Amino acid sequence: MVEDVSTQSRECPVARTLEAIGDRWSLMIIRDAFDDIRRFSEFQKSLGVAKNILASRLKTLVEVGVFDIRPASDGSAYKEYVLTDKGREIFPIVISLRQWGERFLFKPEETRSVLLDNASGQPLMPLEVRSANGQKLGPLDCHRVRLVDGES
Amino acid sequence: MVEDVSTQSRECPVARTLEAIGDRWSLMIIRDAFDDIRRFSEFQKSLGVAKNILASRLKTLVEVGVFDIRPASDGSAYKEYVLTDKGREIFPIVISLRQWGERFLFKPEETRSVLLDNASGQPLMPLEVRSANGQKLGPLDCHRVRLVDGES
DNA sequence: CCGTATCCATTCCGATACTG
DNA sequence: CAGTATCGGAATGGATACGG
Repeated sequence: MVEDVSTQSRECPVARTLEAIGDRWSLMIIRDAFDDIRRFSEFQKSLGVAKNILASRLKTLVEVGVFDIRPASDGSAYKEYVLTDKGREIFPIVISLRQWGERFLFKPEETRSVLLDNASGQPLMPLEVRSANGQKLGPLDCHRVRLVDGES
Repeated sequence: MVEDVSTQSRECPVARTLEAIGDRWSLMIIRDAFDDIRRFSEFQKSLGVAKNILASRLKTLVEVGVFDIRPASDGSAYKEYVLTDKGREIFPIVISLRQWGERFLFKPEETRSVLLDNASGQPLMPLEVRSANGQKLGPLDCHRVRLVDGES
């Protein structure tokens, strides 16, 4: 009874990802972490989120393994939240969200933040979905299958 | 006061994207659309979501410009929800979510759905963030700036 | 078959106050 | 500074019933 949803969640990686980090604040927190924000108050100031919410999200993100807690780099007795490897690998997700938004959700004149390559000062290349041998792929070039046991 | 949040939302493409399609169901609906699901009942069956919620999400996704409503392709007097160009460009977002989930949220033995390239039958290449001239980029290789007027 | 309307439970969020 | 505790309101979710 009503097990469809859980089945979806259990087996679909998209669903699991959304469950783990797909809420309204988590991805914003992670976005800030990519801008080297590490301290509670910095997140709080940047996001304007209530402190209890922020505390709750940081806690679950630590549990999920996206952040590590470390003692502060300066003398202060407090903590820093730094991305783990797992957390850093969220980079393409944030970039894909950013690029879609830049392209479809802003008028040209509107003020916005953009991400530039340090080396060249240029905007990034649009993300592209590619096959194992490098061909560019669209939605119609793929199909979904159920992989039952982790066999190749 | 408390204008920080809205400022964020107004100027950050990531925030705007999450506001538009970043809720729990929208991205799942879009994921299904990439599997050629078009009809209300098909979405409903696939997702196990309540009908009122589905109706609400579809409506806003149409308003946002991600879906178009078309008369059904068969004779039936009903509608189909098909992705617009804007909607199809969400593909990299869904793929990035999927790949992160596959990599970090499943144990090797767990049953899961995977996406294969039609031509080769192989899994896709992991998405990579690249600079304008093709260099692979990590989070530390970029910086965010405020672009005030759409210049350049 | 495709939704809309209603109702209720749960969750989420923000503001405030409080602790070490 | 870095949280925790609490509270009320808003949004979200599910179940069901109903109409085109």
